Amino acid sequence: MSQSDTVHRILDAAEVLFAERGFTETSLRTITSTAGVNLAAVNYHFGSKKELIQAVFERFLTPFTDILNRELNRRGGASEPLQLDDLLQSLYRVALAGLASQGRDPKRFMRLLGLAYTQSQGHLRRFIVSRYGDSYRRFAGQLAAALPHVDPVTFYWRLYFMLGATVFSLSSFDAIEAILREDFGAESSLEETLARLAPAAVAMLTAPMPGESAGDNH
Amino acid sequence: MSQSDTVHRILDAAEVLFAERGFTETSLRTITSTAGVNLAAVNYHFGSKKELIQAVFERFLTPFTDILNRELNRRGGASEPLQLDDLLQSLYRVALAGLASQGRDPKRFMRLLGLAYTQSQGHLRRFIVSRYGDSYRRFAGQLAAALPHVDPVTFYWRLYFMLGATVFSLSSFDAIEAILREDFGAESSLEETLARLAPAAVAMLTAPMPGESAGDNH
DNA sequence: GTCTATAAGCGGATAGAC
DNA sequence: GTCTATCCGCTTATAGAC
Repeated sequence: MSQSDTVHRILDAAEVLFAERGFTETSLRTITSTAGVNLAAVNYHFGSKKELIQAVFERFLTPFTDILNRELNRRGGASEPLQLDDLLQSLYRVALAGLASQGRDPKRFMRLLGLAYTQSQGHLRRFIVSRYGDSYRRFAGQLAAALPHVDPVTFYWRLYFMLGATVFSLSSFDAIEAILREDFGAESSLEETLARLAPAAVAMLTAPMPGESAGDNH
Repeated sequence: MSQSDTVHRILDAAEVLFAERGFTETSLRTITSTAGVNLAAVNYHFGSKKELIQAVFERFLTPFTDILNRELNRRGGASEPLQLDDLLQSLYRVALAGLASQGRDPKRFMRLLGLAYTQSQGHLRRFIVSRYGDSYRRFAGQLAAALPHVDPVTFYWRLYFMLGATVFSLSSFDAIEAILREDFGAESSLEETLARLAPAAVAMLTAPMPGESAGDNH
C-alpha cells in the first residue's frame, strides 16, 4: 500500500464519518478501522486529529474556491458589476457541478461547512478564514455591488440569512427529503432544491427595506 | 442547599455550557464544578447526561410552545386564516419577549436549537419530536394556510430555508454582530435583527414560483 | 441529599520493533 | 511506512459512607 493510498483512505473515511457524526463524536480508532489502516497512521501522516480535520476541509475548499474564482473571472470580464442571478448561479453551479465532477458529494460538503460553523472548533475556523477568507470576501463584495440600494449592515445580515438557509437545508437534505417523500410522495433532487433555493435567496436579498413601498402591514 | 436549588444550579450551568461548546464537548465535571455542586448530583437528580440534556431543552421548549399556542389561539379567534405577517410576528415576539420575560436568553435558546439539529444526538431529536412535534405541525399548518398559492413541497422547502436562516443567524448572533461592529461601527440589537429577519422570511416564503411573472431573467 | 472513592472504558498520542 | 504495545488523561457512572 503506497503512502498516498493510505492518506487517501484516511481522508475518505474521515470525510464521511465527520459529516455523519461530527468531529468530537468520531474517534481516530473509528476512522482508521473504517479506512482499513493502522491507528498510528493518522498521527504519522497528519500529525494530529486537528490537522486531519483541516486536511479534510482543504481537500474540499481548495478546488471549490479555485473553480469559483475562475467562474467569477470569466463572468467579470465586462466592466459593469455582475447581476445577482448570475452570481448565485455561479455559486450554486460551482458547488454542485464543480465538486460533483471531482467525485466530491455536494451534500457532504454542505454538512461539513455547517459543522465548521456550529461545532466549536476554534482551530478550524481560524484555518478556514486565513486560507479562504479572501475568496469569501471577494464573492461577498461582488454580491454587495449587485445590490447598491441595500445598506451594508442590512446586506450582511441578509447574506448570513442566505448562508444559513443554504447550509442548513442542504446539510440536512437527506433528512428533509425523506420527510417530504413520506408526506407527499414527492422526491426532491439536489438540482430541484437548488432551483428552489436560488429564487428564495434572491427574494430575501432584494426584499423591500423597512421604509419602502410594499410590506406596509395594517 | 435544597433539592430544587441544586437542580436549578445544574440546569443553569448546563444550559450556558452546552450552548457555548456543544454537548460532547461539555463534561459533567465542568458542569458540576461550574454549578458548585457535587459530581454525583447529576446522576442522582437526572439519571444520566442524556436525560440532563433533555431536561435543559424541556425547560426552554415547554414555556416557548405554551406561549406560542396561547398566542395562536388568541389570534385564531377569527374564522379566516391568519395573515403571514401576523404569524411571523407571533413567532418572533414569543421567541423574544416571551422567553426574555422568564429570564431565558433568546440567543442561547437559538444556539441550543441549532445544536439539537446539527449535533448527532438521536435521543434528543426523538425527545423533541415526540414532545413538541404537534405544536410545530400546528404552526407550520397555519403558515401553509396563509400561503394557499404555494404548492406543499415548495412550501416546506421554504419553511426549512426560513428555519435555517433564523437558527443559523440568531445562534451566531454575537459573532456576526461583532464582525459588523468592527467593519461598520454599527451595533445590532436582537430586536433590530428580528426586524430584518421577518421581512426577509416573508419575501422568501412569498417569492414568485418558477413559472410566475417576475424573476424572468434574460 | 450529598459526599468520597473507585470502577471501567474510551480518547489521542507516541516509543520502538520491523 | 507500517505495525504492536502502551501510556496516561479524562470520561460517565455507581457503590457505599455519612
